[in-house]
Amino acid sequence: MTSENILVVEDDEDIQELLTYNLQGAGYGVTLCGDGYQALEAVRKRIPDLVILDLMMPGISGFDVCRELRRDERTASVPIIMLTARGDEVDRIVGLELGADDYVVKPFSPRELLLRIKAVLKRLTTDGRENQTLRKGALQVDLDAHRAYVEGEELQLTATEFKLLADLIRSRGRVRTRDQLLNAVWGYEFDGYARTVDTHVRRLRQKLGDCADMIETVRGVGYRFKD
Amino acid sequence: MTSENILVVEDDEDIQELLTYNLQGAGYGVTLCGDGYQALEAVRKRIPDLVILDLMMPGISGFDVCRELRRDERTASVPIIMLTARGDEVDRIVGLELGADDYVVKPFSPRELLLRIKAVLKRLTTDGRENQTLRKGALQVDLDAHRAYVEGEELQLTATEFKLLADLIRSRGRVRTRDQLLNAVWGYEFDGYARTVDTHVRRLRQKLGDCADMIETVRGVGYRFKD
DNA sequence: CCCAATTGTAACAAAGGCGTAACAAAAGGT
DNA sequence: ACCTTTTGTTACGCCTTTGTTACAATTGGG
Repeated sequence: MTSENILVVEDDEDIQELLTYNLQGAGYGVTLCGDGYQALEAVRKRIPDLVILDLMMPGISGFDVCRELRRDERTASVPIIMLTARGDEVDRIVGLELGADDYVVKPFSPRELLLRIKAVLKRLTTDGRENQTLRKGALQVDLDAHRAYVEGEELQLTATEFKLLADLIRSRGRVRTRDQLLNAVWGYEFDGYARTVDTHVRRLRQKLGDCADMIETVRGVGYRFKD
Repeated sequence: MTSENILVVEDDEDIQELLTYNLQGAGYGVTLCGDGYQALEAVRKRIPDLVILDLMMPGISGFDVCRELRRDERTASVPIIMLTARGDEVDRIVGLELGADDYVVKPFSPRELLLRIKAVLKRLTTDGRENQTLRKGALQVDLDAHRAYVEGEELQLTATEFKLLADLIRSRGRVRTRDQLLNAVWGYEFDGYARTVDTHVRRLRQKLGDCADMIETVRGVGYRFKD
């Protein structure tokens, strides 16, 4: 997955550095701008996935940049997080003619900013989405509720079993190697034996009852969910 | 603008006539039902904008109709005004497991009833798209008043407990991870341990009494409010 | 038909999650 | 300033989950 690109518009060099360090550390690509002119130019070159915008800047203010971005339809929906020194400006920023998506009051903790970035980006992808339920035959997996059913009856799955099942269904029809499953379900940090997958597949099959055979063994490769 | 449709459930014909006359005179559309069975059937056909419900009726009582309406999510937020003969029943009606929105004691003046109807309807539209009172079973949470009731009895919740409860109810049926709860209830600035959530869930459950089990633990994931 | 590789099964010990309770810090009211 | 309430942290213990291991069963190839 390609990392999201964040445009930082900030004149204070200390804050520039702080932001760059933390954002890159969190896996984001960072483009730096020292003022509004640079920002508008940078946006023309490449539309970022999110903009962090200082309100008070020499030259064009954050206000103006924001308005400018919103005016152009190519950038109108790019989320903007405002940095502001004073809390009482907040009302005018969010949901205003400006239409910033969120704001952070200086001085801010990098942790907080990262959380807000995540939330804003997620809102974009999650909003308006239907209830994510995966269905296949008698099987039904409701991701939001974190419930799984066989013929309407709920299964008592553990967290790992649930994630495993969800992953298998998502990639139904395609084989998943044990390594792939380990990465998807257990995460990349996990360093254990691949046979762990087998154990969980077994437990899952037991609980699936009639649907046990929906998880097929592909000998020498891994497992595959029936399509 | 199309006039609001009011469902009147009342067995006494005199009162039926009185209500019909006054409500139509005030510009409302009126549907009449003589008992609870008819009422539930009428609702299925068309969901009214408001229900006026007599408490004492042959067959299904107003109590039962009310509970039934609240149970079905399509009608759970339809405002209900109760008609009751005795004043001392009142406490059990409003904010009760029943969750009627208001009540009028018989004998009532048409003028008074009209005022209450207007007030209830206005509350609904003014309070915006989002229902300001959340209801689920015996539980009722009034966001404006910052009050919560179980079976009509008010809970003494702290600010945090209230926000937590409100968030859980809003996302009822969906799991909320501890991180999500921390962000929603404590805010992004909060930098603390996820177990803090547990503590507050516990306190909340204690105060919820009979409704404690409406907050379900989803092991390895988070918490979920019963749907 | 036999062998070796692979997977299923079962059992076990370690790890982890959560409820519970107690405590200390912080906030709020008088 | 004092007391009370609220809030966040910490410690403990129970129970569930989890990863590993050993062993049995299965598979496919020669």
